[in-house]
Amino acid sequence: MTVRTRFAPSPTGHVHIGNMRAAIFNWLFARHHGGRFLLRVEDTDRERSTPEACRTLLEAMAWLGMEPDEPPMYQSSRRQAHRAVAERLVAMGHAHREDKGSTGRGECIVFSMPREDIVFDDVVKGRLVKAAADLQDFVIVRSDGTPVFHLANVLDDIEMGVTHIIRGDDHVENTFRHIALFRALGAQVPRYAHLPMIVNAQGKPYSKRDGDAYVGQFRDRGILPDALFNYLALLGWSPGDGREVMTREEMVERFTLERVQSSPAQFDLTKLLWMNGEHMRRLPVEQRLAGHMADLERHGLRPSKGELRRVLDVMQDRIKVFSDTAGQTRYFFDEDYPFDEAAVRKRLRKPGVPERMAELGRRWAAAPAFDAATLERILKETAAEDGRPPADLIHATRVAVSGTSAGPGLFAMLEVLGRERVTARIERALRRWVGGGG
RNA sequence: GACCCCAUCGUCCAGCGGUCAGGACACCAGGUUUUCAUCCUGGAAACACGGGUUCGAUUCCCGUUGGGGUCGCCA
Repeated sequence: MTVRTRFAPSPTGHVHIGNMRAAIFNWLFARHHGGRFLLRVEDTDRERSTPEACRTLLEAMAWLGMEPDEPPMYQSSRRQAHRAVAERLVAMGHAHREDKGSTGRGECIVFSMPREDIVFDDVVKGRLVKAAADLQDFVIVRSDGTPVFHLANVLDDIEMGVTHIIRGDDHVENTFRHIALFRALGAQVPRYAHLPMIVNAQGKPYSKRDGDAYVGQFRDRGILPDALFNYLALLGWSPGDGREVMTREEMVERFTLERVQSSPAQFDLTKLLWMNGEHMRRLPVEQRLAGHMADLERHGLRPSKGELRRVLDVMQDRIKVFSDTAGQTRYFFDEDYPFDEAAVRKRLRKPGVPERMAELGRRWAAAPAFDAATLERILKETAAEDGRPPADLIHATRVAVSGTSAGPGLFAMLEVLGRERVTARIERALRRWVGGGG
């Protein structure tokens, strides 16, 4: 029997990380067993299931690299089939028509639960039992003729040949009903694995109001799909060998449902960011360049590839997410960069510094070569002349040419900036922040 | 309320009767970087509680407490 898993979300316009993780586990499990990963769009709620919402869903999955192995099934297209089976259930005596609760809305079709305990072995939660006394009949077709979730869900799983149902544990109660349905239909009951939920930073279940819980928001923030995938996979699962940063292949190879946690996991943005940094530094250069470039372009900066490459070279791994690129490197590409006033006060206006700074600027302007080693030598000589610590001039220069007190190694940075810009910036900064030029 | 699920450092995981309870993120200290980030070293930090079972419980059982889920002609 080849494994067939499915991800069956109802498209609501935004894809929640809890759902995405369910998709990830389904994908991982199918891949690990050489099976197939399927998608079923449960779009029977016409109000929310707009074409727009479906597109968002498909995009999110493509972004995370989880294309289904077969064309997606759209549940809305299966109405007739669902209804036909409901009729069959009535004919077989497993269901009956009734004006449930005497609502006056007309007759709906109600499935009759068996009068015996229902037991199943959940791959992550273990043996789950529901006593016959706690089982209740439920509606499978509404009085307006539309099939209800439980019926549609089970029938489509049969149709798709799903062998393993991996979903959120908010479905465990439904499972008893679904099992009864599978049996009434004479179908093979699939294996179930119920995933614990993901809770927010407050330890509470995510609600619609929780901000950063949608896949699109992570993408917009510059998080790498591989990092989000990796992080989410580790929420409730671990390979057991201590590995954390992994490629898809490594995860596929190690994934087992048996190692899935049965307790809820709290989402930790800080660790995701760390994970992102880890994946970023493992990225092929070309992809890294493209990611940084995209952020620069978003901010109206268009350096050449060569320029960007030189800048990234001195920046090293200081940039943790692509979306931070422009903010941290603007001064390399634009004369209009912001100044950190606290840094100006502390470094540039330090007594005695502006005068030496001006002198240093003149010496650099006339330096025989504008490379890091030469610049450093000149700075040290200039500092030594009046017994000042080199650090004073180093810090002051950094603030003058970059506007900030944090950044890459000063001399390498100056070399990238070049003689003209460095000279002009030092003069300009002194004029603007110290006044007079002296 | 009924039924069900869950419980190891702040967080995510490891542990599947005998461990100095391990790792990662975060945090703190020191070193490297004359800045910041990286990197290196060190540190603080947990078995919710009470009963059993056992020679021995973080681990098995029961209860308590605390979280959570489900109780729709939503999905």
